[in-house]
Amino acid sequence: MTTTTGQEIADALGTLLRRTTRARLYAHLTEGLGEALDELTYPVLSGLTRTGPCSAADLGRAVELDRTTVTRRADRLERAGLLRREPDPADGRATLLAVTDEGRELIQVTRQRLAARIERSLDAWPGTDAEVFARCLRRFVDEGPFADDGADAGQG
Amino acid sequence: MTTTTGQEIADALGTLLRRTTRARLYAHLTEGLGEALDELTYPVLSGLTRTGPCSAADLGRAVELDRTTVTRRADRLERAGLLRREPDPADGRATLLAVTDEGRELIQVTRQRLAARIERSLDAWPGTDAEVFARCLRRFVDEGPFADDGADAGQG
DNA sequence: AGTTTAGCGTGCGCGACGCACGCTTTTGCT
DNA sequence: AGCAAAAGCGTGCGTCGCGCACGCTAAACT
Repeated sequence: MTTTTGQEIADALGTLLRRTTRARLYAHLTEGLGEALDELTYPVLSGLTRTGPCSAADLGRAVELDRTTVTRRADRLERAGLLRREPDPADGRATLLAVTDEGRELIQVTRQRLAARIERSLDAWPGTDAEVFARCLRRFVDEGPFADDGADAGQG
Repeated sequence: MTTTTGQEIADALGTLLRRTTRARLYAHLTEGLGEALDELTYPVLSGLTRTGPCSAADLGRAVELDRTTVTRRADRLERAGLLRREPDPADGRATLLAVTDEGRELIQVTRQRLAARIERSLDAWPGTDAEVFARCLRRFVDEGPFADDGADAGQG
């Protein structure tokens, strides 16, 4: 592969990782869905939808957030009725976080919005470019330059 | 295009936009290059390398940061000798920010590290997938679901 | 039975951010 | 020419999110 390919990706990544990019996207996705659902709380609720009911610590591990951060964000979601706390019947210490029906609905709306935005921007792409891109992006994110393990860059 | 394609991209985006993802990447890139260069200051210095000498306000517009935020981050970079402030000869009010030689060198190192990480992870990709992916990512970031203008999602 | 570990919520300090202020210089209008 | 409005800068200050450390309760282990 050519060096320019790396540079091209690096550039795109730079703009993609901006705070404002994330903020803008989440603002669009959660627009009109209430104060509680925003850039910070969405990942918690969405993650919880994936994992199913679980502890704050486990959810934190799943979405790479500190346990206490999850707790605080969950407070907001609970106050808004999007998330429910219930004692773990199997463990007296634990508190299970669970998405309420209302919360699930909002997550569904948000995800549809996101999918729609993505699909709209990919509509004009020729041939199977969109599908190929999706697979490549998935792979890139999973195995890409964000890995935790070693991979000392060394830079020559 | 299929709905699953949109979902697939949405998932990847979710993990890509995590704070920890950005933090981890920048930690790798700036490792061992001094305290001053980190996740926060790097975009400023890198952006300034692109724009050439300019005011804090202009740089802020270029990298989508508040003017005062640029100023504060520039303070750190200036103290470390990676950035220089000089009065604008054409405007008595203005202060030009300019990258020093040392700063330019560090940016170059960082960019090479990033490119190397990217290229390494793309090495095993078959055929021209990497080049295609690069172009697609570029286009996706530019025209994608992050646009500022309208594009009311509507969701239904 | 007693100790160690795991889980939870919260107080607190730290750091980043952006608004608003005061100041200087330029611009533009009369 | 002269004065008002605007543009540029740095900084004080309030706000907010984060994560560590603490105290507490309950499970697990010896």
